[in-house]
Parts: sequence; structure tokens; C-alpha cells
Amino acid sequence: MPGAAAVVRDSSPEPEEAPGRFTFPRSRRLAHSHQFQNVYRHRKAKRARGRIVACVWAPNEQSVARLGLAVSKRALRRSAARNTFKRLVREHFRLHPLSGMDLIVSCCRGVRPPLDRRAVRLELVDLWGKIAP
RNA sequence: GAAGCGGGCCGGGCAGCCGCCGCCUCGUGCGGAGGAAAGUCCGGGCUCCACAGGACAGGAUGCCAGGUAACGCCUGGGGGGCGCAAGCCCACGGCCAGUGCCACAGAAAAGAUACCGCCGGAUUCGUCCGGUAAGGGUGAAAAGGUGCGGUAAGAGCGCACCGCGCGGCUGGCAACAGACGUGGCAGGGUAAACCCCAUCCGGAGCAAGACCCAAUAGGGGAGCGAUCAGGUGUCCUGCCUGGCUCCCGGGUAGGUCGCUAGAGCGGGACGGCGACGUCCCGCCCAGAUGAAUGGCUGUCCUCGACAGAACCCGGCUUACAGGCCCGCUUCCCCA
Repeated sequence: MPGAAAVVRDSSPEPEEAPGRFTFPRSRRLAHSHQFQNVYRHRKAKRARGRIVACVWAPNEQSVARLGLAVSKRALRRSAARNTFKRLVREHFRLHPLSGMDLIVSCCRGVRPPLDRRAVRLELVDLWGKIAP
């Protein structure tokens, strides 16, 4: 009875390397709080921030990069704005692949309510330059 | 045509590519945010907890009737207010159950009183006593309004009409309305002041709740092994700790369920002024858990607002670029 679910899960193994180049499966995301803590407390963790976007990254023991998002309600009050911000980051992460690190992107506090998509995008390009030179 | 009133609807479209979430029949198939998903202000379902019954406290509601699972919602009606009208707005029970409050002004803010007056009497001509509340003055508000009679002057003192109270009558399920009779007339305002009356309400919420369960975490029990080793004690009797196997519940990390077929949606018929109800036919329409709807390109237009499901429904309230449709009112012009 308890094994049934496990069997189903085992029968559909996650494809480690997806066929398409620009994908964003679950294995590329940080989900659990211990994964986040690993990055924040890592000895080789590095940080960078712009006017709107801030990020922390640290090497992981995998070939691929993984993304975690930390967008607080204090930073962006409206949930529509939080969704938009996360979409922009995910899209950029997907189309500009990194490798061998865990990256956490968050939104700076005190950002004025109308979220400027263009400015966020430009900052992401800038930050990517610092992360993967 | 102008000004206005009420109601309803849409919330960029199409094509291609790169991605994301769910489902299965695994096909490169199907489905994938809103009118408010929002605020969390009411009501209910659902779940757990508590509970003999009832009352008190506390809270909510407050014209009548109906609708509904229920409501603080909706519909219809009554009353009041605003508008020429279409229409819109109203917490709209009770201050002769009690208590409190009422600034300033004013004589006086309530079973009280008389500043200026008016009238009568007395007078030492200074004024005093009595009557009165029509007039002046104050105020948001001062024992109902207008007129006539009446009087020393006045007064519902008397009369008519209006207003108010009471009584039965008529219409209406009722709120209430109407006409009639009757009483000369109760008595300031404030109940989103305490309060009184009537009706309703147990508490917490899906992080509810249920299930499966790791460990170099840990509790209990049984058996085996051993008479052992370590610690404590001057020694004995002792006490504490330690091995392996099996069983038992509790439960952290984590996972699974709850999780979407429902007071559901779209037609039609019938009943009802209507809210709504009944029946028939058809449809399946997000279920994520760092949490999915984007991005890029082309094209068209009026260049796209407010804003993102998190257990689910019914309401209310608030936000909203621009646009469309229907009905109605008043006025102007033409025929």
C-alpha cells in the first residue's frame, strides 16, 4: 500500500538532461528551505545587487545551475507584481544558461510600485555579467 | 440634436516559435486566473474541538411581506426626503420604564421660569403687589399654526380649518392609508448616549483535519546473551550505565490525501409583478505548493486599465484605460 506511489514515481524517472536547450524543469529549481540555507551559508557564496534585483550564488556539485526565487511581500506588495518579477527572472535564467551553481534572485525592498519590466531586464543582463564573466 | 436617468456587456484579436503546470486514451493530445481572483466586512457548506437542558453576559440586526442553505443580501410594497421628470437617497422600533447629556446666547433648556412688555390695584411717585405669556429679544430648539370671537390685558378660554391624541369603521396578509366620530391637546431634543423591546448567534479555521513515515534523534515492553565490563560506595547486601534480536505505539524532516462534479454552468418550458422556484436537455470548466498563463516575431485596431486562483460557494464594498448595447425622462429643430 505505501509502496504504490513510490513504484509509480520510479517508473517515470526524471530526464536528467532535457532534449531542448532552453528548458526549465523542476530539477533546475531550488524548492526547500535547506537548499536556500545551503546557498546563503556557503563559504564561497557571492552576492551582487542592482537597484531592483539582488542575487546570491554559490557553487553546487552538479553540472547544471539551479534557480531559487525569494520575492517577499514586503518588497512587492501586489501579487501580480511579484508574479511578473519572477517570470522575468525565470525567463532570463532559461534563455541564458549558467552551470555548476545555485543562484537565488530576490527583489530589493523599497522599489516603487509600478514595476519597470525594461529596467529589470537590463539589470538581469548586468548581473549575469558579474555571475558568469 | 442637446442635457440627463437606469440597466447590461467586453476587458486587445489572429498566426508561428521557445517555455511552464495538470490530466489521461502518452498523442509533440486536451485543459490551464478574474469581474472584481482584491479588501476579508457579513452569511453558509466542510473539518476538528466543546456541549444534559435552560438562562445570564457579550455581539449583531431593527417599517412590512416575500425569496434563499443562510445573510447585515436581493425582490416587491409602505412611510419620509430630493428632483420639472426618468429616477435617486434613508440604521425607518421605543425618550408618558428609568438614568444621563444639551456648548454659546438667553429670564428660563423642562413638570422650570418672567428680562423688556401689556393690564389691574396700591403709592411717600422712588417703586411695590397681583394678573398675563399675545408682542419684543436669545437660540438649532421656548406649551402647535392661521383667522374670528372673547377679555382689564390676555390665554384652546370658545369656535372653524390644518396638525396631534383616542375610538371603532372601510381597504390591505401586513407595514400603512382613507373617511368618520371624539378630546381642547398630551407636550423640547438626543437611543451610530447608557438603556428597554423583538429576532438571531457555541469556538476555531484547509497552516482545518486525516494518513504514511527516515535517522549516527529517541520512549516503552519481551526474549537472548552474560554473571561480564565501567561508574558509585570503606566492604557486603546494593544502585546506575552498557550488547544483540523482535514487538509496540508517539512523532520531527519529508511525502500523500483533503483538492475540486458544485446551493455548478449553458439552453428551453412552466409558475410568479419580481427576487426566485420546479422540470427537461446538454456540458465538465485551473487545482499549483516557491506556487504554473509568460517571452519573442509578424500583422491589425480604438495601442490595451485595475489587477493573479491557494478549501469551496452566496453577498457587500473598493479599484479600473478604453469601448459597445438596451430602455426611459426633459427640452429644442424638421416633417
